Amino acid sequence: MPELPEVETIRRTLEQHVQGVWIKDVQIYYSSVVKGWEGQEFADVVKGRQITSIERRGKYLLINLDQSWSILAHMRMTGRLIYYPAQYQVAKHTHVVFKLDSGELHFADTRKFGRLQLVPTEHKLEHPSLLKLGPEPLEAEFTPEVLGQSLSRKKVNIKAFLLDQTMVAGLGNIYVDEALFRAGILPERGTQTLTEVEVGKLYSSMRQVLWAGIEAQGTSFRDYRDANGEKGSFQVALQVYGRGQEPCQICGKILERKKLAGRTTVFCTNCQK
DNA sequence: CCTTATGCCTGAATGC
DNA sequence: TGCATTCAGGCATAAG
Repeated sequence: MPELPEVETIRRTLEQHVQGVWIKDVQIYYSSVVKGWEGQEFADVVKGRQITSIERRGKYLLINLDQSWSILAHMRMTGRLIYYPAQYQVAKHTHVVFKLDSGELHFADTRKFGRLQLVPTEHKLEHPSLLKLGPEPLEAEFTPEVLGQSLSRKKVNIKAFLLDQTMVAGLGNIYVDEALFRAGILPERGTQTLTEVEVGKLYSSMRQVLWAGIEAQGTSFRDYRDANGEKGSFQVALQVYGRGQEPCQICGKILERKKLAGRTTVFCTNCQK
């Protein structure tokens, strides 16, 4: 499921191929993926425009077209944006095909949760979905003080806090569990029970695990692929996610699996306090 | 304002 | 073997 490192990898791999190219035509095979617009209206607006740049905010991608419109894209769990240098078959779960002046861009999504929507470029960051987002964890705006302030105002467990995109943008179930393990903090801990030292550890762990995820070009646990259709490699570095009932790689104790904040959560009751 | 629950979806894994 | 059930989970929206 594309989280910050995966979406950033898609952004980078996609930009290499499509920056500066023109969209000649758009074909829509499942119109619900387009949010707020009729499929044909979406296609008519996008057709004939040039892709100028691609940005990321949290788990969202912004594909900027000219200076007027941007496509705001979210992959949710199984969404893919894949570039093909030549014409390519419309596969089973392909919902939108952008015909470019060099190659094609396919939006595919098995689960059909992912969405594309058009936003005016001039007001792109004022879109309600983006306005709600908390700070970018890898940017300078995010400091241990900012994290500590947000934690002190909330009354939920740390797992729910880190999944909340309005607190910090970009972490999902995988990187939350990995960051908490690396910080040595139990996911059930209340936000207001963390000491200053623990907040510092959590801050560093979050940034470290997100950077490592980007360097590994993402986690391909199941469906994730970058814009070249390639897998990432961070799944081999996972210490807890997907390892419930396995021995902890640090201390050997069997990892616990529990539903928290509605998500499967894996942790070590020995290494995490 | 806050927190928790539900719907959206398909395919893999599991249960009987 | 085959069919039914459970699980995976980000976000918008509804409900409490």
